[in-house]
Amino acid sequence: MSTDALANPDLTAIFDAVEFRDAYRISYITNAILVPSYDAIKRDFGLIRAEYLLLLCLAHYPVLSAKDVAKMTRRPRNSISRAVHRMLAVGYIQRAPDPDDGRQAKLTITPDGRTLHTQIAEVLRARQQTVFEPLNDSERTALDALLTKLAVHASTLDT
Amino acid sequence: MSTDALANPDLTAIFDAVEFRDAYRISYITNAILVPSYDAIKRDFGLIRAEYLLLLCLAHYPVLSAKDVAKMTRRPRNSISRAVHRMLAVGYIQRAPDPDDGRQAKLTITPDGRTLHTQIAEVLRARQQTVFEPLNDSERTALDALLTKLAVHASTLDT
DNA sequence: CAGAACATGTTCCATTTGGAACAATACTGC
DNA sequence: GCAGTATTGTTCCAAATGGAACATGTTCTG
Repeated sequence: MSTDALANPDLTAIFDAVEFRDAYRISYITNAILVPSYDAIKRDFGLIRAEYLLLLCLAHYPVLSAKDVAKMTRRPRNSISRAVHRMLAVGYIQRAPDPDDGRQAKLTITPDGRTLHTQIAEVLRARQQTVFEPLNDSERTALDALLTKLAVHASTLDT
Repeated sequence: MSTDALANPDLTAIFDAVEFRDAYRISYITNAILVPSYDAIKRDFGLIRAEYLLLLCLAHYPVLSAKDVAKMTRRPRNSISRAVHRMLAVGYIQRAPDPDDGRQAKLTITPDGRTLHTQIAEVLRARQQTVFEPLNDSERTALDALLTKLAVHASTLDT
């Protein structure tokens, strides 16, 4: 086996060279969690990303509109619209017209949907554990505080 | 205007309720950086995600194979293959056969490609700055150390 | 060395995605 | 109240995506 640069470049050197250092790291870590998780969710439960995001949102709010889900997940409205129709068809969510606004509909999760969400959340929780394994308790506490601050700030951007 | 839950639910409440707390936060922050950035990159420079990721990798290594880029970016090989062909066609990268291995090709960035990368990196750097704005210097230092540790660990997973 | 197993990159094709136009409803300013 | 504007959700269509099979080349095993 040859040992020149092409054969085995150090593929982590970019961590120190990239122009947007922390954005690159954050994105890399996100991919390490989500790519294998979403592969497993599609394989084991047959849900695509927008469908699971919809279920996730509804699992944590009593009622939401499709617009709310689109805003929370930063996905286009039509992707959410399709996910709503598929999740309705398989009985994981329910929809009722909003008496106060004829444009919107009130979406809620069903017991079946909640059961599925619980199983899927476990996939993500387990993968999170694997990726976060090197951090000790105080590091986790510190990271959590920093991420919370950033996430809350990010939620105010692009209204 | 009505003030019931559907009208204006607090869309950040999920931050505290979600089963994979830090994974959710990290993913949310990543989206807040990358979604607007990639929209701008497509609009202003006409590059899709795999194409820019290819350019980004080649901007930081003298030579890489398509396989290396796929591994670094966790994208399927065929997406990278397509990106290589398009970036070759527009002159942002070059390709040479690897004399040591007939299956691989050595990819390098061209001066034009590097110029474009510099412009695109600035888009991402600026958006990173916006999202990270609430952190002070010591918080940034702490976050950087934690993210580095996680990213290096993640790079060893799923070899 | 021959054959099997593996690695790399490409093509094919079905699925997923998202922009744009649209229909229906609600809001705004006069 | 009415005309114009904005919002919500849907449909249409073109583009992006990724799994699987394939072609070519390399490595392993006996």
